[in-house]
Amino acid sequence: MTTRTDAPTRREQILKEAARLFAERGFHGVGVDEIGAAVGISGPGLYRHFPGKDAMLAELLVGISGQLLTGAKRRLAEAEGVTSSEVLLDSLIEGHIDFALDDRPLITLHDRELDRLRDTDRKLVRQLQRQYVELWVEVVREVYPELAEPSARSAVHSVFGLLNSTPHLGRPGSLPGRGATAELLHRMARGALAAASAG
Amino acid sequence: MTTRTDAPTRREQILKEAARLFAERGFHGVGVDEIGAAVGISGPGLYRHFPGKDAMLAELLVGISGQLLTGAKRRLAEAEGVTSSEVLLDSLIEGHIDFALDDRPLITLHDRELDRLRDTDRKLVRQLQRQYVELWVEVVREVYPELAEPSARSAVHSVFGLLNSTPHLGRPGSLPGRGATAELLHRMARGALAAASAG
DNA sequence: CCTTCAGGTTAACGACCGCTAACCTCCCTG
DNA sequence: CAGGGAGGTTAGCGGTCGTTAACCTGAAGG
Repeated sequence: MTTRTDAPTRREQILKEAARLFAERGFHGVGVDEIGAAVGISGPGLYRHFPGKDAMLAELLVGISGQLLTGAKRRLAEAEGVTSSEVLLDSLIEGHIDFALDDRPLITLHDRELDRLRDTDRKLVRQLQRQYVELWVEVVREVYPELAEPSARSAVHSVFGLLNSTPHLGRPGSLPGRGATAELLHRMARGALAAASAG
Repeated sequence: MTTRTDAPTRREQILKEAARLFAERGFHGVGVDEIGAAVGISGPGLYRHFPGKDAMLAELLVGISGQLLTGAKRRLAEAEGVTSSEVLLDSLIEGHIDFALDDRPLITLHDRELDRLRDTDRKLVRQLQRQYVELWVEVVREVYPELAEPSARSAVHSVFGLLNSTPHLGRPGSLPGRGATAELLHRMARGALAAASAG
């Protein structure tokens, strides 16, 4: 994990605020003037950094999917041969929870605004998502070999639903603390998968 | 359960198609002309049945929340004293799964377009949702008394996330069949709650 | 010192969208 | 058989939104 110390670029500011606004009011519910105002410039000024509003959403969604997949692949590679499938599954769950807790607006966008993308971008995001799911399915089936593949895939999607529920958990502060929440989600995910395999 | 045999009214047709379109492309992404076309009339014709586009969304969301809460209250009343909390919890889960499997577009809208409502409608929906959650929390805490209330509430929200994942499970047909899917979701929900309580 | 360019600004255009107005046409009923 | 309401139609208004055009400015570089 490389920690950044330099200031965020204007592009990054824009993406961050756009993600927040899109998550709050939906892609079509946010105007470019609003996004500009959120970073201290006015609407058309955004076009110095992005070719259009669509491109911001596309970059956000492709970034999310890619980041999730990359992280999962890294965990898979690190575990290769040195740890059990059980530990690898825990690592995948942990990675997804970190993302769901730290980037709630992005998690919200991820399964909400996909259909607003142009065909080419949407296909790319779908492909990244599919690879991420398949990676999970393989690991889950190693831990629970008696789970048939279609059931495993459904179970994985459902676990994503469970983990991605963080935006509904109330603002950070009403929660029992980040660590406790992460632990709770982790236990529930494992419990759900175990129960899925006990068919 | 009273089964309807009479034809749906025009109002009901409109609501059904509007729900589907809103779920597919978002509230702001659908025009009134499109909704009208989906039921064979043209845009402004809708205003004979609804005062505006907002009213359709409001009626849908209030209807969903009310239906979920009413069903849960009925199950609670039927179980009063005659069955264990365990059986009641299973009944709640079953009711929610039926809804998630039979009315996918509505489930999608339910946690996606709430913020597009007028203040008064949004408050009403939030109140209904809160009552539904609290009802679940009470039953869950009867089954798992060692679960503290904040954790129980988080767990319930997460289970909703799990059960509401049905729209991501692929079109009906790629699934192992409705019964098997319902059973899988049920097992996973119970497993997740059991694991939550084992802290 | 002049040029260039990145990164802004405001004005405005064209398209779209929710909604209203005005009108039409059955069908039911007294 | 009048007539009135239910449920449509098309035309069009007013506002909003994404985008472009034209212009400005401050800092870097030869």
